[in-house]
Amino acid sequence: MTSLLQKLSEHVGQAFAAQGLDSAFGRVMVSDRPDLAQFQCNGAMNAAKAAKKNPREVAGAIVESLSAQDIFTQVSIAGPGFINLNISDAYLAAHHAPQGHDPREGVPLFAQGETAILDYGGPNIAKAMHVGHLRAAIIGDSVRRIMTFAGYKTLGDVHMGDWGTHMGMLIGDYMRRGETDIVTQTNINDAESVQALMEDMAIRYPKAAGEAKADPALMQEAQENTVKLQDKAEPYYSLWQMIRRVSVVGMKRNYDALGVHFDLWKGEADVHDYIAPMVEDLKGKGIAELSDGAVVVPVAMPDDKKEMPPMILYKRDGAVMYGTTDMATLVERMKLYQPSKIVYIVDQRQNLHFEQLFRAARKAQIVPGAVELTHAGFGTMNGTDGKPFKTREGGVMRLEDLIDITIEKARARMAEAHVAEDFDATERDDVAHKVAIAAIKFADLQNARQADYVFDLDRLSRFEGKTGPYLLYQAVRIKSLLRRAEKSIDFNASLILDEPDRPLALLLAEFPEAVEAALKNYAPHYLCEYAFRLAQTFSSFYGNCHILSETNIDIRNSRLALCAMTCRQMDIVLSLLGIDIPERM
RNA sequence: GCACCCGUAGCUCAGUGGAUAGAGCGUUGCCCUCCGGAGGCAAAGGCCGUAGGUUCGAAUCCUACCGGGUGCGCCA
Repeated sequence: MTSLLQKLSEHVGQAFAAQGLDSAFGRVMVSDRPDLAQFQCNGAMNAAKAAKKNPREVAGAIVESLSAQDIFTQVSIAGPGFINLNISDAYLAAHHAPQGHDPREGVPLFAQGETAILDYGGPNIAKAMHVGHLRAAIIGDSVRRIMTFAGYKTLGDVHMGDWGTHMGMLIGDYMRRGETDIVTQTNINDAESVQALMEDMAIRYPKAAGEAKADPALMQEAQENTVKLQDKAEPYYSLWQMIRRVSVVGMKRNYDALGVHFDLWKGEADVHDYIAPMVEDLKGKGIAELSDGAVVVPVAMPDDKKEMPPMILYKRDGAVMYGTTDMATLVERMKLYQPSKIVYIVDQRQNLHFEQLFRAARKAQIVPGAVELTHAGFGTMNGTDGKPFKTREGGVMRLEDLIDITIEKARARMAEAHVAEDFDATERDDVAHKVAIAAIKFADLQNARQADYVFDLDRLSRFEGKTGPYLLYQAVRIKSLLRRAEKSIDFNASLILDEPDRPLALLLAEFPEAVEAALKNYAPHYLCEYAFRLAQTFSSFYGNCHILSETNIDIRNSRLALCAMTCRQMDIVLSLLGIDIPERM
């Protein structure tokens, strides 16, 4: 499938080529001035510059050759050399015709099964998941869905933090207090027992971490414990295994509630055995060296404008750092999966770390230049005061609490609006859950990825305007309409376009570009923008004309076909955002 | 000190070198003899942080400065 803009660009490009100009100047865009035209091409001005000609003259020649084509109903020059274009309804209808059967709604495959590994987890075991994990999960899962739809074989890796000093602190605390039984007596098959250990760790860990920070002796002990754990010494290793197993249960519960999927449940510890050989190899090649007692890879380059500290592989005390495990993870990923891309959806603040990691990985030839390494960083989630989001008490809000609060708000709003009143309790709960997750995800995803954003629970759960629930509402309304029409939908109906239909038909043709922008930039907000415009444009269409009661059968069929396309695009775009649509609400 | 991100309507945010910079919320006014009003239509609201520069053309690219956030070897 070729998108409408591509087709138009080709036509206009040929007109440029016929004048001996580069066909790339023929790029057609949706018009900035819908009052003047549907589409525009700005290439005449650039072409004129390159050929040292008068822009309006160049545009004139293009316009003349395009006017002869019956695709266009209007071709005109405006201002310094804009070419304004309107296309015929017949052409637009013909463009949409094959989509009656296209489950991809005209979106091409941008990849042919190349493997892409996505890193968007990173919660530490033994710690309760909190709102700080939300953005990586939501954005990363959406990027995974987008890339999968685009034709990649994707592997989302939770890549949990299970091998660092925090483990030394926690295990040390159990041992020092003689309370290792709490861990060893946990029955992994018993939900209550698992829950008990989770709660114990959730309280114990912050306490132990605080104590270790305040007391250098405790901190040193924690670091010694970490080295012993990393040597797989007992009882450290057994305690750790149980802690990890229980933690994974908790993580899965949180990610399931969010509808966030991972293919790989790996952690830093899983690559431990790659580390020693990797470091030996790097030492042998002279890439790693000793510095202040630590083993490091210098990654500074002569033309660096900023300071670039080396990446530390082994600390003075012999323990590894997250750069080490990240690097070993790259060794494993290259060996097991041969990816063409590895993308980290991780807090923007870690960008120096990734710069170091990528440089070290290239230098060590662990990742060849042809394999893309990207840190798709995201901004901080702030509260309404502009500072990092906290609870009223000033603490960090647990992820499950955030979800529960939002579900309660959804439920309250539904009751107020008399929505789903006659549903049974199970379906009502399901709808409230979907509404809440849609609200949270859309509020997050609609922001440009790298920018900080203000998370306002009250605002996003008002469910009006540019919100997830508004999108669900529109989608459900279309589904309801199509259900009523049922058998009478003719998917082969040709489109008959008139004032109320045309804006929707034009917008529906922009879908491939929206997906492409989101894909190329690892930026789901392009799809949010599209989804919202689609919902709004549909709503306007819906308000402006009758569909089911339309007596002209051809017009009725045409409008139902537009509804069906809108419905499919909403299904696709919301699924790419990780938002589930209820059948009714 | 150095580096990175951000600065756009009262608030929260979009904006791929192009024309008259858009949306949501809030404000004001309309629209339920009609398929779901969590809706639609319309109005008001802008020195795009400041000053230079490149360009036929700059919110967008470059430079300097101002303001906010973040990071800068043995945490992750």
